[in-house]
Amino acid sequence: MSDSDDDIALSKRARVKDEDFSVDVSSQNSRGVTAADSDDEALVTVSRKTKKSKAPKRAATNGDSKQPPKKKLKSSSTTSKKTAPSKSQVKKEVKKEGTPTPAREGTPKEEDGDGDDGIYKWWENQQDDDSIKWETLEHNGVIFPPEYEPLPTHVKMFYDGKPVNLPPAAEEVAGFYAAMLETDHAKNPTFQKNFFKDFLKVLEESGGCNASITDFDKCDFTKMFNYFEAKKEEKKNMTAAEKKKIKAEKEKFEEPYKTCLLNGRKEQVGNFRVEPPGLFRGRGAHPKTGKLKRRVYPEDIILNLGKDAKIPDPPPGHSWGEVRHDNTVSWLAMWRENISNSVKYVRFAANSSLKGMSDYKKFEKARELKNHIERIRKDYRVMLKDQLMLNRQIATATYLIDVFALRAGGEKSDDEADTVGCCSLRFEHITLSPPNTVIFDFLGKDSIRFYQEVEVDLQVFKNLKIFKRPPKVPGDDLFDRIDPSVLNKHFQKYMPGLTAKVFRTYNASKTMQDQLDLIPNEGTPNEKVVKFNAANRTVAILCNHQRTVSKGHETAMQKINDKLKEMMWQKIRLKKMMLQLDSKLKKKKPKYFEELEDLTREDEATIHKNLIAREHEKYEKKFKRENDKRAENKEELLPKSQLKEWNNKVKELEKQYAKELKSGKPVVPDNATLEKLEAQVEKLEQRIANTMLQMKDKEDNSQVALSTSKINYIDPRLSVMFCKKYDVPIEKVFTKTLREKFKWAIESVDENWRF
DNA sequence: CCTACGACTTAGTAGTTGATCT
DNA sequence: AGATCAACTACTAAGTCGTAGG
Repeated sequence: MSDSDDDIALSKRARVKDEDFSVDVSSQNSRGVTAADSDDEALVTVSRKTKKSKAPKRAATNGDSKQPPKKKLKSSSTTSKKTAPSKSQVKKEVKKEGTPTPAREGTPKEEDGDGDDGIYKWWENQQDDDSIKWETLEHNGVIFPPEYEPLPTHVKMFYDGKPVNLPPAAEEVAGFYAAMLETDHAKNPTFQKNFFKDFLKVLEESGGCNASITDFDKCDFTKMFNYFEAKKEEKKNMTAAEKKKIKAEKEKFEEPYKTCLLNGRKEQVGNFRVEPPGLFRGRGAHPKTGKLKRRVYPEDIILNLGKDAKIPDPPPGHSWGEVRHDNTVSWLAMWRENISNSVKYVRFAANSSLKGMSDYKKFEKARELKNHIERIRKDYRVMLKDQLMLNRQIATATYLIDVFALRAGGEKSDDEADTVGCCSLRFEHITLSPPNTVIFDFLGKDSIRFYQEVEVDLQVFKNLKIFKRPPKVPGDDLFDRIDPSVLNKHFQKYMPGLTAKVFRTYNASKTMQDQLDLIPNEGTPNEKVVKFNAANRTVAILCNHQRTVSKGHETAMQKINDKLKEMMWQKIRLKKMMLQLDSKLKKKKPKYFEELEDLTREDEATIHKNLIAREHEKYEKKFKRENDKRAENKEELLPKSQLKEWNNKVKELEKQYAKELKSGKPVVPDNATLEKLEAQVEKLEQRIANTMLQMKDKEDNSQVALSTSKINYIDPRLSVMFCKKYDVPIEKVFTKTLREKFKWAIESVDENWRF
């Protein structure tokens, strides 16, 4: 049963349909299906993947969080952890706090590339070497989260029905959990277990409390939860002026941290706030989810800035862990987090020149692949039949990466969620269905499910079958001879800098270009944007970018559906009127009147009911509104009889509908003519078509996230080109932040640019 | 060589804000 | 004017990939 609990994140997600999956691999079926070559059996199998000594692998099924008992070949590596600060001697010079710092450097040292407006247009003069990231760098350090403030004494955690006096440190941790009480995380057993363990540890370290706490189930956090909720409410109910004031103060305080000076030029900093402590929200079935993410202090922080830059003052009573001057990296500060002992960086914002340059390079690299992709595809098709197992695996993996946009799939350790990419696919992740259908079903990055039933090249199918051959069993690697580095080394031969991820970028942008090419230049800008988004969606589907369906989605859909039905009813009603004006019409245009029977009597009755209810409501509101206004103006109120009068009108209508339901003959208005009715039908049809489109769009989008591909995969110059070519304001496709991030693209291409 | 890990990109979601509806 | 919802931003987790260092 705990398994199903771990599935929470998954169950919210409906599966993505793969029917409209469209990939551009023009070559996919171009070379006719080749006959089975008989030497599959004779495959040369040298040099097994070295990591082969692996444990029997994790349990096979998706979403199963159970890990096999830990066994590691790398158990010896534990030693390396504490000794970290002693590598890379060259780069680091520890600057003792208080060291007198010379005057600052490099202010507006005018360089070429600065536009007239003083904005640095780096894209107008590119340099190739990016091993040196900056000449001078000044910044003001980072913002720390506020210290913990104990709760009021009446707000307590309860244990076994009794209030507990927790030391502040433990109370803080309990509070982290309490605040999340209603989330899925809090219901996840792994999360609870990890949280509770860390909570008890902190409790013990901070001196314990008046109760002996041993049982998670006896902890009651509701009082704390309610308190937090009330606080939230309070905050929400502040007056606009109060909110504004608080915001302004925050703004002012953060001001110095928001920007830095890079080579004397002002640039935005991205995440200048140090991550606050909390409970680790690992995604999917992460073994460490719920663990306490500890507070970060200045002593944990390593600053990186120019030699001559002023070292920002650490918070009073504290000192920086270290100060470095490494201009081969682009981070401003870093610290080590305690969950996986990995590093967190404070970096430049997405709109910075450094980020922009590397973004630009990324897309140029992907474009360069255009010149090689044909040969690569030709080669891997041949290599699919290579005698060497190693080469077959390389070719097959390349195929999967190219055609289905899989990620490389590096090896993961046992204390992370069990997710895979191409090279780490296992036996149980694909099902083969002859003659050439493959069903992929696995959890990829972020534990997002990748489910697709697809037809593949026959030789690929055969190879996959070989890769699954006994003695392999569930848990075994499909690609046991290769890993991402083998693949990437292979790719280098075709093009310097070519790696697995470049294929994703290339195919995404190529797909976008192709989709945009299909859009006719007609209609309103809004209509064109809809088409643009559809193209964007194709890319998102290719990359399997998903999102959880929003809470209100179902009801919102229902609403639109109701509206749609009502319009249908109206249309049918109009047609019925037409028949009353000219009964011979039905014979003349049978097709036109075919749909008269589409609505059932029950449907019609509900529509009537809803309509009537809405009318009543409308008048009630009108009455109230009108009287409120009059009361305010000290005017005479509308009499109750007025409301009654209105309601009587509605009742009339109701009667009329009832009659109509019986007879099937709506009352034809006096001034109606065939032409007028026909025109009205036409209009309705237009509206219905529109709404249907809207509905489809909404439904299609409910599970697909467009933003990820727009931000990371689609060359922004494509979007700019589209806007210029089709006369669509750029604001319609890029938000303000994206416009800033992609300024280089916006200012550098015209309507003829191609990916 | 191989592996661990540092540095960077890519990813979905929580929280906030602004627009729209009622 | 308040509620509701969609859009956008902020946040931080989770990938990829190259390379330092054994």
